[in-house]
Amino acid sequence: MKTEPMICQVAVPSPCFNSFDYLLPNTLASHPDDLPKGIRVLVPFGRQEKIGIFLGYTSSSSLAIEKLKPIIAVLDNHSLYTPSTLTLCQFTSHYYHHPLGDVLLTALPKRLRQPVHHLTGSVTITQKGIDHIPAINRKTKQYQLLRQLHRACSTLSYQQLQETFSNRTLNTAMAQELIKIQSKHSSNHVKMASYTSKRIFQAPDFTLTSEQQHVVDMLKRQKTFKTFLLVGVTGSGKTEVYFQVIQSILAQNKSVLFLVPEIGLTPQIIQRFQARFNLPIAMLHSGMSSQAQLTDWEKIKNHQLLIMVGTRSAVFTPHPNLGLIVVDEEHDLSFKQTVGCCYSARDLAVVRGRIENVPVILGSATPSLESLHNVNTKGYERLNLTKRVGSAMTPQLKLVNLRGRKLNRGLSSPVIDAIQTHLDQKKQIMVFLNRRGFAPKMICHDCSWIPICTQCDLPYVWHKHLNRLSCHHCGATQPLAHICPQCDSSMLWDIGCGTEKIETQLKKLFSRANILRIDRDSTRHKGSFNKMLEQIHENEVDIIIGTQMLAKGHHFPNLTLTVVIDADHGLYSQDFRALEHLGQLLVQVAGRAGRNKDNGEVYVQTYYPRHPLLQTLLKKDYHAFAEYLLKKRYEATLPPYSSAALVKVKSKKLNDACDFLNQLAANMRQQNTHALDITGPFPAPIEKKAGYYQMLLWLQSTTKQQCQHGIQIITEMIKKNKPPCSVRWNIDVDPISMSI
DNA sequence: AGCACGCCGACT
DNA sequence: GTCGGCGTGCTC
Repeated sequence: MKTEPMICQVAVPSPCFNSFDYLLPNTLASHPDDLPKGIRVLVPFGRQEKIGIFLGYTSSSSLAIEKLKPIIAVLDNHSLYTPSTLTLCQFTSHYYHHPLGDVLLTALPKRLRQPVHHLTGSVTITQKGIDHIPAINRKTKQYQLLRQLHRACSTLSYQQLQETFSNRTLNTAMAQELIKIQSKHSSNHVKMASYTSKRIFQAPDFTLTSEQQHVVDMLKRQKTFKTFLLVGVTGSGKTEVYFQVIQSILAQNKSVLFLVPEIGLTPQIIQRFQARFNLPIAMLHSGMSSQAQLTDWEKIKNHQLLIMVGTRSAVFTPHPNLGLIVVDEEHDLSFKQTVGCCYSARDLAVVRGRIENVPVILGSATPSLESLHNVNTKGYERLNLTKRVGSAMTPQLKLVNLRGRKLNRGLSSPVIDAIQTHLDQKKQIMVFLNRRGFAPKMICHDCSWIPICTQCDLPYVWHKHLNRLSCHHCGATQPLAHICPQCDSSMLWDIGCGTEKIETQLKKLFSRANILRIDRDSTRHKGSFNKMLEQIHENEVDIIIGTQMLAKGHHFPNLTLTVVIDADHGLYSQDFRALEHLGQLLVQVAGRAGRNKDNGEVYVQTYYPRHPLLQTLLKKDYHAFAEYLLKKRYEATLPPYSSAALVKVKSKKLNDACDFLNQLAANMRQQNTHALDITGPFPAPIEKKAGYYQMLLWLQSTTKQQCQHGIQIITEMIKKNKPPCSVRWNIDVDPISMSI
């Protein structure tokens, strides 16, 4: 019979782009032909063991067969991917120029990515190890390890030993066969989809506006791939439209993928789904335990649950019979991953829709310029919901000119007056400032010394309630010095204004109001964010101070006034997308005010009230504003009128990063046929982060194909001419910001 | 990415 | 002499 071991191609998560070949021992597969693509295998990788994904057999390897190592264990019986999600992963790896093994593993829930042997494995001393004891120096770690194992006369858990001994000590001993590790491999039995059941979905008695009804009809009619851009102003009943369409999909026993931004918003959305459909809903987001993630993921895979609501990575969930993909708040930046594989879940949702031949709905009140552009060029169909449901009016936007005006710790008098008025009416007020801490910077009044984080070369932010300085880039903190280390002065002053300072000031001005600050600092404890939301809904809070995390999605019925403390950050920024994001933010926060019958007000403090962007938003609407920005982008040939990629490089030595990119840029310019514009290298907006210098190279072209071709050339160049290991590089295709 | 190897300076 | 720092290179 067959004695030749089979050669397997395995995608291993690593920065290497190639797949790796392994031998399949006869002991592992009685019927090698049955081994399906897309199962996990445990393989030796260098001195480590890693989980890889079996891609299939190959007749010849680039390496000599004697050099191939055997697979240690086969971990699954059935593929963890559907044919469509496997194709999607391959597309992702190719389009975003990221190793396939990495993509395939990020597509799986956390639990399936981690090898379990290090947790369950047990360590014993070998005979060779026992014999070795007298021969080694008594002071070495290795001696202590062997003696401890010998004394114990039995096995010790790997986890336990790891607390006393470094991985280096353990691995060296293992390599010398002084100790051995026995691991238990539990096979993962995921059944294939077989479960279907007849469920009765009750017909809704929700009455739709004629506008909603029209949109629902259009969407229900679509059975094959097509992308819709659903533009619905805040309060226009977008969610009800989704629900009606989802209902018709469920009635066909097909499943739904519903993507939401990465914030604490998921529980609220889930509640609405459950209330509406009276069905358990699968979830996938970072707040869940890895076991809970796995459970829900498997239920979708087995077609036991039909609706998956999840953040970015949920775009890869293996629905066996998918019928619809929805991306809610499609303009949200959290759909784009900015580390590792820089994929956009929104864009991949559209790709998946094409692969699975199902309709895709991108919904937003403030659609991204990319999606608006795609309506014109890629056949996305735009559907509009222009009317607010009920009697609510669009809130009025009021610009407060700060020029020459006296500020009361960041607050102008018209804003203070407005807050008082709304307080008198027993209404809620939201004050919005996207800057945590008390003050973003300190300075010595006598010698102008500024405390900075030496790892990032950026000013420390003063957190008064913690009495500490904190670096918002690397997270380092240190106690606040009360005396300048440079000149011994005690005149350390704070500059600028964060949420803490606004909170202090509001407490001073409105001592009888209940004031709540919501930012990453005040919601650090699990569940505290939801508790705070509850407090707001129970009307226990009068004034809410919040950062970005409050701008999205939530609606508070009793809120009638929104104050934007500082709109100017986005007006004159280096980042060409800052204006777009500011506009989206203003419209979104405005949507928070007055969603019910009371007319809302929005106050925006700015030094530039005549800025054309603010004027367009004030006098017209988001649509006009987006048109204006699209025209500007067209004139400057910026995305979406061009395609871009960013080569991101970081190194502990600035010169290494510079040299590498300089050489790359020079080579590219030499080869280039003018199809690709190369800008840089230039330092990232955050030049230095956690001790690493960050440099960028911007690639841009008028067409996607040319840009892709350019990246292809660049990656081949890098692979051929490898930089030293101290220089780490990464490519961000369709970047959304210049930061790393 | 990890992880070990190898080469250097600071210590029992 | 060896411990551990970081710089460098490899992983089928």
